[in-house]
Amino acid sequence: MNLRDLRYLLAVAEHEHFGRAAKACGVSQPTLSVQIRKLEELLDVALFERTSKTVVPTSACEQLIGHARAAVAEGEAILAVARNLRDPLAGRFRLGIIPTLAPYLLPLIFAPLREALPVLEVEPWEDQTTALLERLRAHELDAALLASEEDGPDLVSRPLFAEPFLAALPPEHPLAGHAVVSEADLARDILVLADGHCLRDQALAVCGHRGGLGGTMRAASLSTLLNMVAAGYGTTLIPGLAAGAAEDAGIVLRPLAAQAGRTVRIVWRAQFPRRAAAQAVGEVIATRLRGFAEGTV
Amino acid sequence: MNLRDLRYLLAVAEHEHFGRAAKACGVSQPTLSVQIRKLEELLDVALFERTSKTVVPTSACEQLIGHARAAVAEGEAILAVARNLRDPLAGRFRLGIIPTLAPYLLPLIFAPLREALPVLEVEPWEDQTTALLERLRAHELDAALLASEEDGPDLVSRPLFAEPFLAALPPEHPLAGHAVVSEADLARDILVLADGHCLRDQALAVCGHRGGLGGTMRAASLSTLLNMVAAGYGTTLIPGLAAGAAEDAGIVLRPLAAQAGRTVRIVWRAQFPRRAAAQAVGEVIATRLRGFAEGTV
DNA sequence: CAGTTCGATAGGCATTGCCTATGATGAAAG
DNA sequence: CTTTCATCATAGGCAATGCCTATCGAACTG
Repeated sequence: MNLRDLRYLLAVAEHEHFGRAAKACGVSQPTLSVQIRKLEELLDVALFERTSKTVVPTSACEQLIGHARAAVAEGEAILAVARNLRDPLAGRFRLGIIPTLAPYLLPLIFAPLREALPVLEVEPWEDQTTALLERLRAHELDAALLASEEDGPDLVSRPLFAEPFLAALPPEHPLAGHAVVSEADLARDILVLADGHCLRDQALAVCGHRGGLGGTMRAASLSTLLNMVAAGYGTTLIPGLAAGAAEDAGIVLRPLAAQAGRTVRIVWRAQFPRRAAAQAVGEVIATRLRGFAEGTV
Repeated sequence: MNLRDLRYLLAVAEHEHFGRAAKACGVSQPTLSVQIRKLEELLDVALFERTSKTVVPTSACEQLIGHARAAVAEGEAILAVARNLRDPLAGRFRLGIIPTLAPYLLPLIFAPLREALPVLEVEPWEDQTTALLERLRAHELDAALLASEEDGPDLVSRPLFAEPFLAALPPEHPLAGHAVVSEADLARDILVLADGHCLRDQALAVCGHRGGLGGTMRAASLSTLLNMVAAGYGTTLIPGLAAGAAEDAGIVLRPLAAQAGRTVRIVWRAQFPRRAAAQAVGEVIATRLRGFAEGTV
C-alpha cells in the first residue's frame, strides 16, 4: 500500500467523482479507476459504490478515511520537517570545547556566530579532550574545538588559529623584570593543571617535561591556577586568549623566548553529514581570531 | 514517498545495520542501501552516518522517525480495519421497515437475526415507503423491508413472505357471524390509515377503491386503527402479522374471500456492495416466516 | 597479509504506474 | 425513439521503479 493510493482514495472520497478527483491528483481518470480498484482488491473491501451517475464512499471507506488522512498527513509532515532540516547550517549544533579555551573563546565568538549563522543553534559542551573525542565518536557531539594534534583517520579537522603561550608571573617574581622569559627559567617553579588537561601536557612539554611545584597540586581550572600564581605560589604558562583574565588577576605576562604555542582546531567525524556546518563554524571562529597571534585581538 | 521506504528507514534506524535491517524487511541489503539513498535524495537530508563499521541515524533522521512511525502505524491500521471490515456480514446494517410491519415483524426476527448473523448490527429505521426509498437511494439505509411493488432499475429486491390480509371487525359487527368475509362487504364501513401508508392504498384497492368512513379520519398507525375498530367505529383490513395485536384488542378476524394479501420484500440498491448482507438478512426473515401464509407462525 | 565484514555499485529482469484510446452504461435531450 | 453526453471501466503500450545477484572497495581481524 502506497501513500499515493491513500491520496487517491481521499480525493475520490472528497469529490465523489473520478474525473474531478483525477484532475485534483494530477493524473488521468483511468489511472485513478485502476488504482482505486487495486486498493479495493488489496484491502478486500468495497470502498465506493459506483453508478454511471454517482460515486459514494461506502461505510467501510468512511471508517478508513480517518486513518488514510492521518497517514498522508504524516507523510506531508516528513517532507515538511525534511525541508526545514535541509539546511545543514540550521538546527542544533553540539560543539565541544576544552576548558582552557571555553571561558575565553566563547565570549569572543558568540556574537559573530549569531550573526553569520543565525539559524544554527550552537550548544557548547565543555569537557577535556579525551571526553570530547569520546562524545564526538559516539555522535553525541557534532564537532569539538581542541588544541591537541590529529586524532585518527575517522576524524577530520581544520586549524583555526595559533594561540601563543605566555609566561604568567607574580608581579614580584624575579623573571617579571625580563621582557622575554625563557622556557627553561619558567620551568623552575611552574604550576600546571590537573591530569587530563591538554594544556598540562603542553606546558610540561614546552618546559622540558619537568613538573615543578605543581606536580603535587592539581589545579582543576585555569582560573584556579591564575589565582595561585597571583598569590605568589609559582609561575605558569597560559594560552594567549587567557591573557585578559590573567592581567585582571594582577599577573604579569611575558612572551616566551621560543614563541611556543598551540593551534586550536575544530574537529568533526569524517563521515559527518553536516560537515558544512562544522566548516562554517570554523570559518567564523578563524575570521574572528585572524591576526590574534600578532596580538591584534 | 512510499510507506515501504519509511519501513526501511525505521528498520535501518532500529538495527543500525543494513544487512540485519534488510533481513528484517525481507529484502536484500543492496535494495535497502539503494532505497535509503533514494529517500535521502528525495528529502535532501542525510539520514544515516555510515562507516564501514557503524550506521548511526543523524539527528535529522531522529526527528523524522516519529512521523515515519506514525505513518507506518496508520498504514497498518488501515489494513487492520479493512480486515475487520472484510466480512460483509459484519458491521452496522441500517434496515428500513414500514410502520405497518415493524411492530409485528421485528419481535419475530430479532432473535433469529442475532443468532444467524451475530456480528451484523441491524439498526431498524421505521418510516413510510417513499421516505424509506429516498433514504435508501441516498445511501442512508442499507436495505428496506417494503410491501409495495418494484421500484426501479436502480433497486433490487427479494420477496420474503406472503402476508394475507384479514378482515378486522368489532365483535358485535354483523359480518362477525360469517366464517369468511367478502371484500365488497368489508368496504362498506372500512377505516383506513392516513395518506402515505402503503397499507391504505392496498386496502382501498382490495375493496374496490372506495374510501368509507375512514376517508375523513386519518389514523396515523395501525394500532390506532385497531382501537377504533375495537370501539365499534367500523371495520378494517389488517396485515396478517398484526393478527395477534388485533385479537388482543378484542377484535374479530376473518379471512377474506379473495384471499387478498401483500408480499413483503427486502430491497437494496443494485450497486450495493454488501448485497450479501441484505440477502442474508432476507434469508433469515424468509426462513423465520416460512409457512406463515398457511398460518403456522 | 589473507580473510572477513559491511555498505556501495552495476546490470538485468519483472512489476508497477501511467497515459491514450476505446468500451459500456445510463441519463438527458432532440 | 434515437442521439448525445457524461461517467466509469478496460486494454495496450511505454517508461519508471524496485528488486535481485554479483561484485567492488574499505576497514577491521587474526
